[in-house]
Amino acid sequence: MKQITKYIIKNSLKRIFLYRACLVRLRLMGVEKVFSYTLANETGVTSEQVRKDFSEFGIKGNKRGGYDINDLLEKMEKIFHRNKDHNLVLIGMGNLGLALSKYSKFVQRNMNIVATFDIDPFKQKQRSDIPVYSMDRLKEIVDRFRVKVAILAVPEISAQEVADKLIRHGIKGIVNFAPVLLKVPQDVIISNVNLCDELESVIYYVHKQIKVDGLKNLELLYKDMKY
Amino acid sequence: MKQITKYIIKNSLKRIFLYRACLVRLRLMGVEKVFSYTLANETGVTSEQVRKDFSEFGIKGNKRGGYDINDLLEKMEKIFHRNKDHNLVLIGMGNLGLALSKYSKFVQRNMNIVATFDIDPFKQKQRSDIPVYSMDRLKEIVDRFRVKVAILAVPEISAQEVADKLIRHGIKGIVNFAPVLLKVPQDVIISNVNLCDELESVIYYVHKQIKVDGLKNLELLYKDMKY
DNA sequence: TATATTTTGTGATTTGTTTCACATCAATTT
DNA sequence: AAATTGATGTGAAACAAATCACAAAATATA
Ligand SMILES: NC(=O)c1ccc[n+]([C@@H]2O[C@H](COP(=O)([O-])OP(=O)(O)OC[C@H]3O[C@@H](n4cnc5c(N)ncnc54)[C@H](O)[C@@H]3O)[C@@H](O)[C@H]2O)c1
Ligand SMILES: NC(=O)c1ccc[n+]([C@@H]2O[C@H](COP(=O)([O-])OP(=O)(O)OC[C@H]3O[C@@H](n4cnc5c(N)ncnc54)[C@H](O)[C@@H]3O)[C@@H](O)[C@H]2O)c1
Repeated sequence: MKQITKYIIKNSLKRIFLYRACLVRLRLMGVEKVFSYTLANETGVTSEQVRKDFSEFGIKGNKRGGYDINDLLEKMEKIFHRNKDHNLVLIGMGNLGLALSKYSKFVQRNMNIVATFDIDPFKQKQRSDIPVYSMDRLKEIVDRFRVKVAILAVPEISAQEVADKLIRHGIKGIVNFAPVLLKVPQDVIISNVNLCDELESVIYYVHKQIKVDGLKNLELLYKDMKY
Repeated sequence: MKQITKYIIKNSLKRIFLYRACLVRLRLMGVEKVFSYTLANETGVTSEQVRKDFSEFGIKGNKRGGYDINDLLEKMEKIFHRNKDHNLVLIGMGNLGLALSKYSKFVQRNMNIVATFDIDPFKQKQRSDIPVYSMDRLKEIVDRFRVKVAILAVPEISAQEVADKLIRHGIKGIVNFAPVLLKVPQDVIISNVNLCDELESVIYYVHKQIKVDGLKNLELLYKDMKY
């Protein structure tokens, strides 16, 4: 049965990503060990929160000794399946799609856009290093590269239709840039990125002059946001 | 004092945006009245949640009669300061910046990118309808157009430096696309958009075959996500 | 006008998340 | 070897968010 799947990254997972980025930086600087309060300082949370988050993901340090950075990163890579490569497809090679197809950080993080797709034959001329195919080659590519996750950058009006097609061909997760709530089967993960909403809420909060910061900020805080 | 400002849109605010999009669609279809359970159905939440959210933002309906769509949208416009225009600047006219500068939905929602900026003189040739200036004209433009919110699409390495400059010139809110935690004064709102993290978490959840859906989905749910 | 019906609005309750407080362990010092 | 120190890990407590349950209000019906 198809239904609206609202999917929001859990805050603890968001924080884990922050810790990881921080650990990568520290390792680059030659640091080998880290304490929960170091990570806490760098990421604007409390040290208990760091330890609780780690414990949620089954990560253990050594008492008194803190955490070994290499060890920690290795465990995280396993948790996030970063030891394997992940093949992605990108649908819609318009303004946004083109930018995304050129974004090098995806590759650095083992996520490869193996092909992009567009209905517009004009766009199907190679626009970046990655080939641009017409939609009728979707199944072939998805099967060949065992693609499970897609990036959807088509206009609002086509988003549902394209999502349906993706799912028919075996896609299980979609990062959706179109400002619509997609109706999908229960086992499909949808992450909606809505830049207008993002901007509007910044404007909203700027107008209220309210914010959340690392050093837990006052009564206004919990009235209006969560972290 | 500068510090890490972690800012996450409150879920109730996210839902309000969903309701609004839905109301706009309904109005377009000629519908005039709406009940909490209609909105709930369309957005994948419960009707109590809709009413609680409305009450948080001080929105009242009429018992038995539901809500008047025009009235509701008007109230929301006021809450989100959508009756006025909001001028924005966009810094970094690379791949992503160019795409964003061409995004028409911002204007449709009363958010105007009045100018874009880049240090690269090559990019300073007009790349879209909006002018591309060098950074030394930032202050002039921000002052002239009373800009309070900026979109930051520069490389990771320059993000903090550019953010500092923006804030010196009076910017109070930033939507940041660079994958770094910016250190800013307490009264500045930062919203981080991290596409890699977004993709990685979809991959993570796809691997776990876990999802949240509108019809509250069992034990697996609360173990891993929140909505 | 009285009664039934429908939908809102909100206290009370449940569920989830963060912070607190401290036992536990490992390393260092005496 | 014992005492001290400094960090982790985790139940308990505090806090926040979502759901439940129902009174109150508005409308429809008899
Ligand atoms: N441009 C931005 O910065 C931006 C920002 C946020 C969100 N978005 C959203 O991302 C989506 C794409 O935006 P854009 O600015 O790149 O639009 P665009 O019009 O430039 O590109 C859309 C592309 O999708 C293709 N397309 C249309 N229907 C298709 C179909 N059925 N199958 C395959 N391809 C199809 C078109 O040919 C076009 O190339 C939109 O939903 C938009 O709202 C864009
Ligand atoms: N391209 C994408 O799809 C994408 C996706 C997610 C996140 N991002 C992030 O967004 C940012 C921009 O990405 P991009 O792909 O557009 O990069 P890019 O290199 O194409 O563009 C960056 C632009 O910023 C300009 N710039 C550099 N330093 C500057 C400074 N000090 N002041 C003003 N302008 C400066 C450069 O001249 C360039 O035009 C990066 O932080 C990237 O990680 C990009």
